Amino acid sequence: MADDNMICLQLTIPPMPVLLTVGHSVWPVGGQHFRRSFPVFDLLLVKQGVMHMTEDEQPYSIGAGEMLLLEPGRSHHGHAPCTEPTEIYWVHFRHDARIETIEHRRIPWSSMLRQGTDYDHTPDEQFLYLPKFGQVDMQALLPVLDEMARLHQSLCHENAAMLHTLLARLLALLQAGLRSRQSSRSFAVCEQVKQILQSRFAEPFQAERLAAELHFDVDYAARCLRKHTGMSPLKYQYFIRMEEAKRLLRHTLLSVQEIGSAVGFASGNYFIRTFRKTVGVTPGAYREKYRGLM
DNA sequence: ACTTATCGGGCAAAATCACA
DNA sequence: TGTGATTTTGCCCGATAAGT
Repeated sequence: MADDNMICLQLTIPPMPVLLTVGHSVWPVGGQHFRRSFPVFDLLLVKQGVMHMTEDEQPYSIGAGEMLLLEPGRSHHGHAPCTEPTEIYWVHFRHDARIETIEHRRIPWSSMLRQGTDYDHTPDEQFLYLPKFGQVDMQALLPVLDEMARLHQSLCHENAAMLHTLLARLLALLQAGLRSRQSSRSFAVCEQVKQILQSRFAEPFQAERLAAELHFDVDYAARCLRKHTGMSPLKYQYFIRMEEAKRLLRHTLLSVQEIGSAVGFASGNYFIRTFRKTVGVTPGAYREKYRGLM
C-alpha cells in the first residue's frame, strides 16, 4: 500500500489543539482560494467536487471524501479554479505544543502509554497523529462537522466547551482512520489473542493452551499482540486482571482476598504484591482512595 | 531463593506484494 | 509472468520474570 509512506503529523498532547473557527460552504465553478500564510492549522475536507490547493509549491487536488491539513507557517493558495460546484468544510485550529512530521508506517502504535496514577501531578507525554492528505471516512466525520458548524453559528456560553470537545472528537476520528488503515493481518491476530485472554482472564495463563486455540505459533501470536499493545500475553492477561480487580474494589464490598481469588490469584499475598507492582498502591489503599467517589 | 515458564531477539522459509 | 522486496509465520535459545 502506498499508504505506508503517507505523511502524517504528530502533535504532542496535552495540551489539546484549540479550535479557532469552523465553516461549511459550497464553492461555485471558477472559485479559487486566495494566497495566504498564517500561523495555524487549516483542515480542509471536501465532501463534493474537487479543490485544487498548493502549499509551499506542493500541489494537491482534494477530491470528494478527501482531506488536506495545511500546516501553520506555510503559505497556500488555490492553483486552479473549481470545475464543478465544490462543497467543503474547513476547520482552523492551533496547537501550542510540539509538532512533527512522521511517515505513516513509522507511527509507534505499539508503544504502551503509561497509565496515570494517583501520584501523578502532570500528565505523561502523549501524541495525536493526523494524516496530512488522503481519503477519510466522510460518513463518520460528517455528523461531527455539521454539529460543529451549527454550534459555531449560534455560539453561546452553553456550547463553547462543546465546540472544543467536538474538535477533539474530529481529530480522534481522523486518527482512528489512520489506525485502521494499517495492514491488518497482525492486527487481526492480536485481536484474537486479546479476545482469548479476555475470555478467561481468571484462569492460570498457559501459553500452550493459547497456541492450541489459536492455530498460530505462540511466538508469532505474542509478537502480534506486542506490536499492537506493547504487552506480552501474560502482561496483557494481568492487565485485564488488574482492571477487573480495580473495578471490584471500587464497586463491591468483597474483601481483598476474595477479589484476589476472583481475578485468578490463588494466593492473596501474591495478588497484593502484583497489584501494588502494576497499579502503584496496595488494593486496600486503592479502595480507600475511591471510597465514596463513585 | 529456587525452579520453571515466558519473553523477545535472531534467523530463515514460506507467502504475498509491487512493479515492470 | 518473472523477479526482487517485504511481510508473515514458525522455530530456537539465552535472559529474565513469574510463582511458590
